[in-house]
Amino acid sequence: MWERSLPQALASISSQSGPAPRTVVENGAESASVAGIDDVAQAAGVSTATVSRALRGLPNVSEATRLRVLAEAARLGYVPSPSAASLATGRTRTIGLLTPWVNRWFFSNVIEGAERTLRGLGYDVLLYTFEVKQSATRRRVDPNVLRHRVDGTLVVGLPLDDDEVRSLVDLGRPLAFVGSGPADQVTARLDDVSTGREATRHLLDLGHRCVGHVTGVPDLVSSWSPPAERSHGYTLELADAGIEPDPELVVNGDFDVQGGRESTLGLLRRRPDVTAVFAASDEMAMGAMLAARDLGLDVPGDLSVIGVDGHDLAELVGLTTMAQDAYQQGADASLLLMEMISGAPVPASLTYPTELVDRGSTAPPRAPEAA
Amino acid sequence: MWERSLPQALASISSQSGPAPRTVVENGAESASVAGIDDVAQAAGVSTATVSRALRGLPNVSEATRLRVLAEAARLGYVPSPSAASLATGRTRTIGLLTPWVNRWFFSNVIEGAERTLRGLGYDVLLYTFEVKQSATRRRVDPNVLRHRVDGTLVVGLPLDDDEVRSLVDLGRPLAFVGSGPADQVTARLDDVSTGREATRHLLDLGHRCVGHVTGVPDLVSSWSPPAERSHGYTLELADAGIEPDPELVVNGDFDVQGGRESTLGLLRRRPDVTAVFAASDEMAMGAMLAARDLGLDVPGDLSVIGVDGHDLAELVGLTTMAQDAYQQGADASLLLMEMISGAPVPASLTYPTELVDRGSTAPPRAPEAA
DNA sequence: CGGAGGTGTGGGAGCGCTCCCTGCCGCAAG
DNA sequence: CTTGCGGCAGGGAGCGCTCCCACACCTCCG
Repeated sequence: MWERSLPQALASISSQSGPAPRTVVENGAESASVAGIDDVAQAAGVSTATVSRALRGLPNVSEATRLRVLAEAARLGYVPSPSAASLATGRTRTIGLLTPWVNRWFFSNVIEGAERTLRGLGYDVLLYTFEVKQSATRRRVDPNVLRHRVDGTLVVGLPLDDDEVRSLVDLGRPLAFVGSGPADQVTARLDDVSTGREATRHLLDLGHRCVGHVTGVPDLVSSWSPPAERSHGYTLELADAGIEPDPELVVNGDFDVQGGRESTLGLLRRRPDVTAVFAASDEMAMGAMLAARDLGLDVPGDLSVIGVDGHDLAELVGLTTMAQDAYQQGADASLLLMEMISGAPVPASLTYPTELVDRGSTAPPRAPEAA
Repeated sequence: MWERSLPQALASISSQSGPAPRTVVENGAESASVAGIDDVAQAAGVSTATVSRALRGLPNVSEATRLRVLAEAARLGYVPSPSAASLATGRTRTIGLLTPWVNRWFFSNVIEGAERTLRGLGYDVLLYTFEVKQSATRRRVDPNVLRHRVDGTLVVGLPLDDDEVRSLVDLGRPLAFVGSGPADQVTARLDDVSTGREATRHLLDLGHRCVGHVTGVPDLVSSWSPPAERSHGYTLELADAGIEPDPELVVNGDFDVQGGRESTLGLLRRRPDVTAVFAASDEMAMGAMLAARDLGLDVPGDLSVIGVDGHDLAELVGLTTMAQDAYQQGADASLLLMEMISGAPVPASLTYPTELVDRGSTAPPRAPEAA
């Protein structure tokens, strides 16, 4: 038979009942089954129901009993099984986080904010990435993967079509969006139209009249997507300044450095009269700066560039930008999700400010417009 | 009404709000409780055991029966419950991913590689971040959070102490490391000593003799951590060149832009004779470039800077670097974990190459060393 | 022609919790 | 002395799967 360890011997003394608890993993060698709730119950001399109540802080447990249970649980190294709890309750204490990328500034910051917040509240984060590529249609979001698996879903900057949104809603679990979301869903985001206007106005105020715009992926743009709204702001602001928006000045930068670079390259070659570019993200803006360099153009001398985000490296490259707090949006959206799970009323949406941070990549055009 | 504070949110979460509604809205008409395995069994006219076998592709099911079960399952929209399956099997088809950050280049790329790979193999990724700060001691890794919850653990660039490693090993589940790991554990990583040597040699070859080094957090540095090994490579290479390593030339940049900037600032003020800096990451290298700019120094004229990583934005800022493939390391380590789970033998460790990419932030020192 | 071995299937006991329901006890009110 | 009630606690039926075992049937071979 087995050797009983000291703690176990103590246990069977303190609990008047004879049978020994199952063995516990102590430092190292002896292999043993992990302590279950019944072991704790036995050790504490109470029923499993009482252990369950005590450990979860539910009422109807005397303080003395609770302390005894807590002590025994700690001593036995008891860790409840989430699977069993989920099966019994139907809740998982897990949030599904859907996002196209994790290696982009906005997304990684939102994810970090969400993860920290949710973990602080005892929730796990299940990560699902859905690559969004310019050409290829991405894998569709399959709600069944989430079914039975999460208590709520956080959609981070993922442009979903109506069917996908509906299928997520039909899961019957709380759902929140960050960065962009349908009007009738809980969303944490910027006022993208205003942001677009403000960025454009900054360029116009400097005297630019031929302002290009690098935006996101056109076919993935739903009416509620940030690139669409930022573009809209751009158009509105131009109109306000009495400038006819020219579709030829708007290019698709695919929301990354490379795309921003290539699209801007095309734009500048086609339209050498462009003196300023508003990019819908800092990463595309950096691409635009690279494009300028490729063409031997000086920034901001020959080309002014403004982005959106407040990327960590924007300072290094001297990029003027409309800065936002992505981490906070992730954290707050998580809180909203928690509220929804607990049945509390939540605001339909949270709007975050952007701040113009001038780092020198914008300046007045070199010479007054000729034509 | 959006006035609730965090503690309140917690309170209302932990008090459960009644049994979860078990009905689901189907497309339109009939609202029904979610189909379970028994419903499928009944519809297909077989037992639950057969449905389970059929759906999981196990043998001992005739092809005809399998097809019938598959059809009924699809028709009923049956989705198996992972909790129930986990409870019954003890496996979770989930991997725990431990990392200090998600918004840093190396980490986000590893995470993306791991997530894509694991999802492709039908595994979920549970994200756990453990913030590593220079001063504050980070939250310790608690293996109990993982217990019953994951089939394996992937530790990404997280410097763990021996106790923490042992506690993870004691979970009895496969464990793999990316970026850094104890010698006796499965690890995907660079040859950091060589990388450090090569970077340093590049600077020495250019003629530099007073080479600074920006490394990571000192008190978190275990012998197997990348910063330690890169530093070691730096020291070895200097020695090979007959240069006495000077501790004063090594500063701590905390692995981010800001830290790299401040530490380099301090270094350059203290030692104006420094003509080149080897930073253990691109982000710190960019900080070093900012520091040079702060002091009115030209890069590479007055100061050469080389980093490690191959950051997406290194090209934009013209940073010479030792490029590595972080995504692949995440993907490969995931594969190793899968192998370990299936009981296959795996190599003790995978080593990845780095490639010197010269982008112009390094050059010969302006003038031959005087003193 | 009998038994061995293989294939397809059903029955049902768990897995480790949660939570409804019941019961006991002590105390205050009627 | 009842009755009622609130605070504690235990019993036990699930939750929805998996997997061991039993069994029926078929084929093959000595």
